[in-house]
Amino acid sequence: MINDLHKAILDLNGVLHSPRIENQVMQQAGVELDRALFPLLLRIGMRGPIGVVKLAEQVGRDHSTVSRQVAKLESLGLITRQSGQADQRMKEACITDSGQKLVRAIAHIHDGIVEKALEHWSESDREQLTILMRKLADSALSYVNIKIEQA
Amino acid sequence: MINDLHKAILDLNGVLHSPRIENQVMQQAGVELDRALFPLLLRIGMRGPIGVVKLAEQVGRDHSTVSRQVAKLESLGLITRQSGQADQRMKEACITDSGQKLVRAIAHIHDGIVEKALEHWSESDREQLTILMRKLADSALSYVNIKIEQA
DNA sequence: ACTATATATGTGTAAAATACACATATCATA
DNA sequence: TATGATATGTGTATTTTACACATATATAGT
Repeated sequence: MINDLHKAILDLNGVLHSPRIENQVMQQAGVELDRALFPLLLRIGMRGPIGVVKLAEQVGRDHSTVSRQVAKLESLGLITRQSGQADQRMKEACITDSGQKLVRAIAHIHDGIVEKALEHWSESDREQLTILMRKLADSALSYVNIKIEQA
Repeated sequence: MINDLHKAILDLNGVLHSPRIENQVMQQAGVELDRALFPLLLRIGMRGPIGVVKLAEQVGRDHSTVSRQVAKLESLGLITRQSGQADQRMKEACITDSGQKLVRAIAHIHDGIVEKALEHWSESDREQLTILMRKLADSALSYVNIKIEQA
């Protein structure tokens, strides 16, 4: 049943992105970061450098809103802005060392949860799951990219 | 590498919950639903009946905010409220047929993406992935529940 | 049973986030 | 060059949100 897989994915995601976990991250990292800035920082860290418009599309808010939020991230020293070398219109957001540190802190907590969950698994089960999930994520990403191109 | 699994999970989740997909859902379902109401409806549909406070904890907003949003979902006919049989303080949110329909529409689109991604997979790979993911999600859920009890 | 405390929900209100309208700068193309 | 498209940013009205407070029910201790 595909639906079973779907539910498992939703459950897992709910765990990783619950405010409880995000608060834990902020506490452990010693940072106070508005919840709305989290997804932006993560995307800049994992997929950056990236411009305001693309960022806005990905998080589903108006570009003007994201513009202000990115400015806030910059004032916090978590990112810097630089003109795109190919397109001078863009002022791409780039993660700073300090920002990267925070992104890693988030990833580390997530990893801890996953690691704990896999604690008693056999090595082969872990490997198998990793391979299959990577394959699934790649397929899903390309599916959405096609959709993006069509839209 | 656990990190590889983590990245795959994040990627997949990003695809399923991108505004692009959510907009597609609303368009296909013929419904206009504020983005903030999506996670509430999904949780009520998949984990309901559930009270305002627990819902607020899960989505990371103040209970007063969620109270108003739940009222909005009720006025839209997507949920109903009923007093908890064990605890009369709670006015649990229950999904309606109309709400369930919308939840299913969302799930259906998600399933479509996953299905497309698994299109060329062997049956045994699919089964294996589903089993492993369910196991992982269960472990992660119980991990977080322990954390919740401690907090 | 009674009191005190905790929990669930809801409302009033100020602060913050957001979208829309508009402005400017850069790019792409005829 | 001239024209339209795209990226970014700012002003402003609307909406969302959190905090303070109020009410109702539950739970524990006496």
